[in-house]
Amino acid sequence: MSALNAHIGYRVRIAQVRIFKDVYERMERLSMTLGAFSALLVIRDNPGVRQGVLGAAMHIKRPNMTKLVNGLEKDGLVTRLTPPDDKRAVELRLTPLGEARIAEAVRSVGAHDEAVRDLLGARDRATLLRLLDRITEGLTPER
Amino acid sequence: MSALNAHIGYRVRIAQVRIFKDVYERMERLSMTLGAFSALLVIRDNPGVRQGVLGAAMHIKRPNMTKLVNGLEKDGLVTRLTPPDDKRAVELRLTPLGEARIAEAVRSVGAHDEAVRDLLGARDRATLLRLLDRITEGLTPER
DNA sequence: TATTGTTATACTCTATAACTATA
DNA sequence: TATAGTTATAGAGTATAACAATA
Repeated sequence: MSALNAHIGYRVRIAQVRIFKDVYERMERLSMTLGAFSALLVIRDNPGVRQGVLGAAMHIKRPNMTKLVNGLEKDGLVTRLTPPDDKRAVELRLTPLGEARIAEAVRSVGAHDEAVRDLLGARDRATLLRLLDRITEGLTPER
Repeated sequence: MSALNAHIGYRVRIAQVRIFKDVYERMERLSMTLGAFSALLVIRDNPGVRQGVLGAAMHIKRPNMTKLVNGLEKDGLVTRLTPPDDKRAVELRLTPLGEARIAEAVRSVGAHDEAVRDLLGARDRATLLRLLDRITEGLTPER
């Protein structure tokens, strides 16, 4: 249709949208947003992670992180805990229900990820990740 | 930080966000949204394109297309024209101002695209696009 | 009846500024 | 003063339903 296709960014975006469409559908079936999935996964792997650290990992601003965690807490999936050594902070942990829900979601997304892996094969998959990282790191200014 | 990195979709998304951050900044300097840029580019290459066709090309729903084109028209960048053979439809064309603005934007985005190309080189760029397409097409169910 | 575009509306994601309570 | 989190708010982007005009 147009010159859009000539832009690498556009092509990367099309692939990303396509992948996420599948993942969204799986998440929807579990009544979970993608943001909730990502947060639960990171908390599972980093029990007691501070809210700000989680936000940084997810590239989500503090105010939006508050809303996301509010939802997770209201659904009984995570607990907020104020550490005694810094009463400003909030530590996040999964509840047993949160553990069960993320395990379920990981199974579903894992199945999707396998489909993508199979499309590429191990070798091409490694190549793709390497090239994507070169873009990500190459465009990120040194700090 | 987490298991997110193991997911291909997440890595594709990180690269996409990184690329679009640059493009957004360039668009911002030109007081143009990315949607406006894409629309102007497609209209430039397809003068008289119908609004619905443009929306399909951009994967934008009709009601949202209306809002986008309203803005472009209000800014004097495009004209709406009702073709005599189908009075329901709307044909879109760039105004001289629209031509000037898209030319300017294409120069700016072109410079960015070159930076990405230089990061990869011609060979790896072709490989990346091929692998992305395999994902996009492989996940898209036949119609 | 179906299609093109519009209007109204709502939901998600993202962003900034002002606030609180701690450090 | 600076930091962690919250609140309020506003802007994109996207989704559906109901509508008018036309085919």
